[in-house]
Amino acid sequence: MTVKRLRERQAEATRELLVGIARERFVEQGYAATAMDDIVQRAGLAKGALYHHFSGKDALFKAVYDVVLDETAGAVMAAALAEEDPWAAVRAGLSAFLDACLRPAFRRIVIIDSVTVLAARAWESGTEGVELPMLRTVLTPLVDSGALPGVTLDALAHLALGGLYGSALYIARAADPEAARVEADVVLDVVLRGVRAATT
Amino acid sequence: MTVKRLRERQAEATRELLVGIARERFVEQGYAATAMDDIVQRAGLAKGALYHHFSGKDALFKAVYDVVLDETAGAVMAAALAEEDPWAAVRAGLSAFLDACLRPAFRRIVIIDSVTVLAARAWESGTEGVELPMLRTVLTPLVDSGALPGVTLDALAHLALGGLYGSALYIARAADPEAARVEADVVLDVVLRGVRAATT
DNA sequence: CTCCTTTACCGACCGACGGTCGGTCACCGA
DNA sequence: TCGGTGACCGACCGTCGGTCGGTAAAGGAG
Repeated sequence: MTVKRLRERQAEATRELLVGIARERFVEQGYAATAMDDIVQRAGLAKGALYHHFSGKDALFKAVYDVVLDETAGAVMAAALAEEDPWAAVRAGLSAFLDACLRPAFRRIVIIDSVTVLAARAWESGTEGVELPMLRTVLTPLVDSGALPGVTLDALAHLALGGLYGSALYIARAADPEAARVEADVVLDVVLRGVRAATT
Repeated sequence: MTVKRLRERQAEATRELLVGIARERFVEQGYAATAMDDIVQRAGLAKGALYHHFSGKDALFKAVYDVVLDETAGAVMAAALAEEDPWAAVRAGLSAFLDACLRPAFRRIVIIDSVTVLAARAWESGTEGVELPMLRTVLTPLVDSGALPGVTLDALAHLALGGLYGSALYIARAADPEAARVEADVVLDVVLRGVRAATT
């Protein structure tokens, strides 16, 4: 499998080139302001090539999104799974997520534009992203432990994800992201420890 | 001021007609899928009329957004201000907000499409919406009371607003919004009471 | 009443952009 | 060597947001 045909290697290289250029443009100008023609021209290719590899603009964005998200998802999950205590795991995961928000690419692609592009599609197709399942995984031990009586896992996951995005936006918008990161951490800590103290 | 010239009244009527038609289309098909030509045709007007009253598609959406938001903001603020205790005020305000999510127009315009249209513009211009200041107003007494040591008002407001949107999305996406509304309320209650208990 | 300014409104037109499609040619298995 | 396959080409299309010169009616001034 490591030995690939010429055509196959070339096609994969083209695909990765397109994803790379697209990522660069999406991060710099945002999704809406980036034209397919621009990407194609910078890549030195024709439009047909792009549409041969990707079914549309949103599919191209999805490819970029997957790459950017993967650069973070691993770190988040690892941080969460390294902890024994469910509460500590949640804390570690959320903290790792906030860390990711310091990276411009993550902010622009995952926090800002993904809700515009992917959420709109998910709204009709019913599918959902990667963050929600991830959060569910982390939160399940908490709910199962009975520490939160009457709480539905999904309802909690949605509120938590929303809160995370809110904090992420706060960091993203701040003049000094590093300082905002610390502030967000303090708030997160107060909320988490509060809920924990009241339920255990 | 109540006596208006003919032209003035007619122009205002046209404007309101356009906002009404636009609201109907935006709620039914969403922002992106609604064409300006469609709005204009249903209103029995020409495109020039629309662009005479609104500087662009986003400005038209903003007008619709303001109307829909006003139908709710009053109720939310009233519910919050009716309470003496800061915690009860927060609880009442958030509850009123979740109630609003049961209305289709509010869900589609304020929860779904506003982040696509208005947040994108706010991202560059630096301006912000109405929800954040509203939330700040409600949360200020809490922070000022010293119950939450080290917490920044803005960081807290962003996390809270995000959490609210998460819950709102949960309600909006649910097969049974009424039931989801109750679940979201339970989660909100657990979080609020938890934080309160741990800090007072 | 007349003239002139103002402005609500008209609608043909434009440019940009996402997407399509028939064609071409290099690669690769037989 | 030869036929098929598929990566890639690029001219073309439909749609849609936005523009602009024009028109006619309202309303103040004389």
